[in-house]
Amino acid sequence: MPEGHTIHRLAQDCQDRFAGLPVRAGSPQGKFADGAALLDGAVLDAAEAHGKHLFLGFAGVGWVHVHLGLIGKVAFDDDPVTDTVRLRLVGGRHGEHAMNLRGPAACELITDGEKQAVHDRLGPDPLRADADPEPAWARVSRSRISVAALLMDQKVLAGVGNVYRAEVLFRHGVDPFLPGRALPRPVWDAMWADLVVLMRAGVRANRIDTVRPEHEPEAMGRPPRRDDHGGEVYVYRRTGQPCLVCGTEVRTRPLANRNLFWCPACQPPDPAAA
DNA sequence: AGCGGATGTACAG
DNA sequence: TGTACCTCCGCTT
Repeated sequence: MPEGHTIHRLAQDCQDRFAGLPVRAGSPQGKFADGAALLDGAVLDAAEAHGKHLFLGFAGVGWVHVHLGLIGKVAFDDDPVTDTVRLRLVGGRHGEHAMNLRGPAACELITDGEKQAVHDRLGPDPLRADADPEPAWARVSRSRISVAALLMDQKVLAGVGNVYRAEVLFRHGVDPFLPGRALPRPVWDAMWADLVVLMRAGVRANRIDTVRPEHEPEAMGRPPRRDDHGGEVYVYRRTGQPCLVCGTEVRTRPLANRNLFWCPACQPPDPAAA
């Protein structure tokens, strides 16, 4: 589930359901029982995301800091309570809204200062209005690390995960293994602008779609993609299948413990050949 | 029934 | 660079 768009959507969804009224809080699983006890009866007055970090502000209590990690999930309203729910919130005028948080890497109460420390170690987030992409470019343009690795480094740029990384590299014809400092500035600028658009669409649709209209299933006469990821993408988890643009087999290779996907023809080592 | 992955990160060595 | 952690789901037996 979780790249930055998921977390920003979550902030919105929590805001819409809980803001301004006291919540009931609990931890059916028990691991956040103490925190939930402090939250019970508090009023949500802020919901904010930076990259993959979610911050829920409760008046007089502080911030709940949530990071979903690889497998964390949030479900709302009708979702049944189970014993894996780390944090459950119930709110709304008639208790009609609920949130169940399962499997997070982090769910903790933190202070303003601790929240600031999280912001300080994150790079600019394409989904935040206050994002300044300049420091990200400064790091990328000085680095011998591959662009693929840099895009996943949350200190460089916050919110991009394995799907957006693969897809934005594809959309710009960039060789994933190209060192950051060999990436032309106009290409970087275009990638950043593209991430802003793609990730905003991701928040709205609550899934990742990156395929341009002319390559969409209807336009190409192929069935729509319906897997557990849910969106229409060019290369992510399409190993061995034909590239939607040129027909070359999509490749995969582990890079920094994650599977990288790319089209060797559309993203050649020498950009001039693309 | 049991295994291996998965849109992620932090820590050990 | 490897491994642990959190949960669920789909594939194999």
